Amino acid sequence: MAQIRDVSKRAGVSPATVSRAFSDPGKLSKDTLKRVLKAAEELNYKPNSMAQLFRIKRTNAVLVMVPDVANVLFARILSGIERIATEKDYFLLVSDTKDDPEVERAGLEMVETRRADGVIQLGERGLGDLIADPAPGQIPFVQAVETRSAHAYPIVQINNFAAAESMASYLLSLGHRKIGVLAGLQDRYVTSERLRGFRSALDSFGIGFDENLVEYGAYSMAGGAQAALRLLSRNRSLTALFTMSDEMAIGAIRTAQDLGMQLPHDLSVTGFDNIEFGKYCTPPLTTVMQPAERIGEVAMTLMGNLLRGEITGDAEQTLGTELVIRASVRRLT
Amino acid sequence: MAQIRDVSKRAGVSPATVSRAFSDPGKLSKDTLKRVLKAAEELNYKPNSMAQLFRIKRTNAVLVMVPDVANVLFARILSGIERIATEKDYFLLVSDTKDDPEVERAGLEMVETRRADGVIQLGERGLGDLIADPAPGQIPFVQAVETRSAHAYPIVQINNFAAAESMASYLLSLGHRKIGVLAGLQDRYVTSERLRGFRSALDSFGIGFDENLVEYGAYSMAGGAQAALRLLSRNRSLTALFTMSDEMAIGAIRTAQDLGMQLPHDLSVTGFDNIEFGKYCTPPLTTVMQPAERIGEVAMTLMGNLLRGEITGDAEQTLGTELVIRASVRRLT
DNA sequence: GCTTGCAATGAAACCGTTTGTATTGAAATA
DNA sequence: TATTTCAATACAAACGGTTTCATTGCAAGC
Repeated sequence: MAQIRDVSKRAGVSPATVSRAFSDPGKLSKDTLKRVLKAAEELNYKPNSMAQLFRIKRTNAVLVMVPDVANVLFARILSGIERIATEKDYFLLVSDTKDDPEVERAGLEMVETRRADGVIQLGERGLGDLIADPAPGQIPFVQAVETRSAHAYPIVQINNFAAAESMASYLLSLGHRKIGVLAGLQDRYVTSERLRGFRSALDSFGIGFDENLVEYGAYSMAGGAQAALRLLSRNRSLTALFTMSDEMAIGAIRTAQDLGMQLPHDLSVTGFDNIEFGKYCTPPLTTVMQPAERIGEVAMTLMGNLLRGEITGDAEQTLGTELVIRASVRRLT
Repeated sequence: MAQIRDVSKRAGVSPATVSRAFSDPGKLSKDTLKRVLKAAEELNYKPNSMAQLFRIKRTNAVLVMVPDVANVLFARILSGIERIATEKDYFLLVSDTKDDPEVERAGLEMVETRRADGVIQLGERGLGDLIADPAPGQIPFVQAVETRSAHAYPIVQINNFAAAESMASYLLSLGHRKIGVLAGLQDRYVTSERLRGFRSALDSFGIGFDENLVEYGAYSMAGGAQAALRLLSRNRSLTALFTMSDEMAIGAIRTAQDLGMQLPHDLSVTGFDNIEFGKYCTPPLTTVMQPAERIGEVAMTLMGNLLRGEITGDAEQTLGTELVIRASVRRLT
């Protein structure tokens, strides 16, 4: 493989000149520039990035820590991140953390060992949850999910409380009173926030909250299906199911139908996220739109700013959500 | 940030010894080793990977080119790749190519500029489709999809022809005779292979192939929904729809139901891929299981072997598929 | 006791760029 | 004409590790 030395020799200039021909062409005379580029072309010269990066002390790479790459929502966020990263000439390193703090810590180490310039965390653990005393600015870190932990770094999130509240209000406004809740994992902050939103809506309508109508489960179709089975076998008089993710909702719908229920007649179901499948499933799912791609885009934009030193500390971007009304909920007469 | 010099000073040894303490601890005396590690610990020394990689001329990173990261099937393959990559201590660079050859070429350049050691291509374009004369071994390349192009590099694939043929035979064996085909993008090799399999099954049953019952579309729910609409409005007497992806099938189911059809009574639908949603949709989808995670695992394993020089040339791994029978197909009486 | 062999360590070259500083030559100025 | 200025380029020193080769000291063998 040709290197800068070879090009410089062929063009009859010094390596420095070749280097500048690429990084700062304006500095060279028209003539030398042409000669250098020609020589580079002829030798098919490609600069060795490792040597470059080593020298300039940046990697132009950002690590994205994804709890589960195969999850559609994360995949969409990742897609948004990718778009902006490409635009800004950053490379993306992707790590599927399985939500394992050890793996996440290993991820942070990648910026300490200078393999990546920064880390975008799609999981719930914040910087402070992973290392003891995060020296501010030491590890450029952006989190793309609402988190409980105090943070001194940028975050992009949605208002889970408000979104859940408005969805619950919608159900209540249609006359539903016995509403089961298919909650996600109990230890997750988003779960508690969405539950809080749900309860707040009940409050507004002057309806008591029944702990017994809540069932927790994994944020997945299987989790939703199982939780729904537990809840529905316990309580057949529910008219609606407030579900904390579309995947759970889809699992719940399957369960309900397997139990012989007619949807939405016998049971209304709502989701959360607005994944594409919700639009096509039967019945099409009423849900909360979460701007996944946008979340990714904003996260990567923040990361770029952070790396360029344009922002510091705890920027906090809250993106809007929207109710998406489809056929899985019926008005109670 | 502490560097090797600092550690060596504190431990009273040379940098070489510190380096060896990590790369080849057995070479050091018990005593020095302890001293060095202690010093490293105290200074919180993390070797600068860029310096290391620059010196050893490897990146331990592999680029994965994904046509669409938000697509569940690719996401699952990626997940499989990730598992093995982590296991073998490789990092993953991910590029969402949007199936754009220019982006793919840029990807290949990453190994020429030594940003990545090799490339795993999830798209259909082979090495020869991207660059003129791929010098053998120059760019470690593994492709994870059946491809038309001649290849001098490892490929992991499924037998699309056989899988499609067996699915079509299944439909035929249940008595279906008027079977519509929702094909994917017409220029894709997998499309033509699956279509060939379908026709082969027809042949075996002595049934003629009707070009008119084929409708092409994007490999997506929207694509399936649209293609189904075109096909069904043209021909209401179909008893089954042979679909080339689960996403298309799900789109088609939506369309059929919107047209007032009762599934599977009025129309049987089959998919291809076995994505998780197929299990939960209504009716649950009969499909061809494609071992997505496994494909990823094998691809990454091959890449590892390739990089270690253990294999060369055109390894070709064909993974098995399986019919997954669910409720979206009924026996014609 | 002297040589030999080997384990442990150090010195220094090297990896391929970038970049600060020095040098050159020609144009502009006095 | 002598001096200054400036653009264009070269020189050489980094960058932070790894690795080759040389050196040292000690135990084993004669």
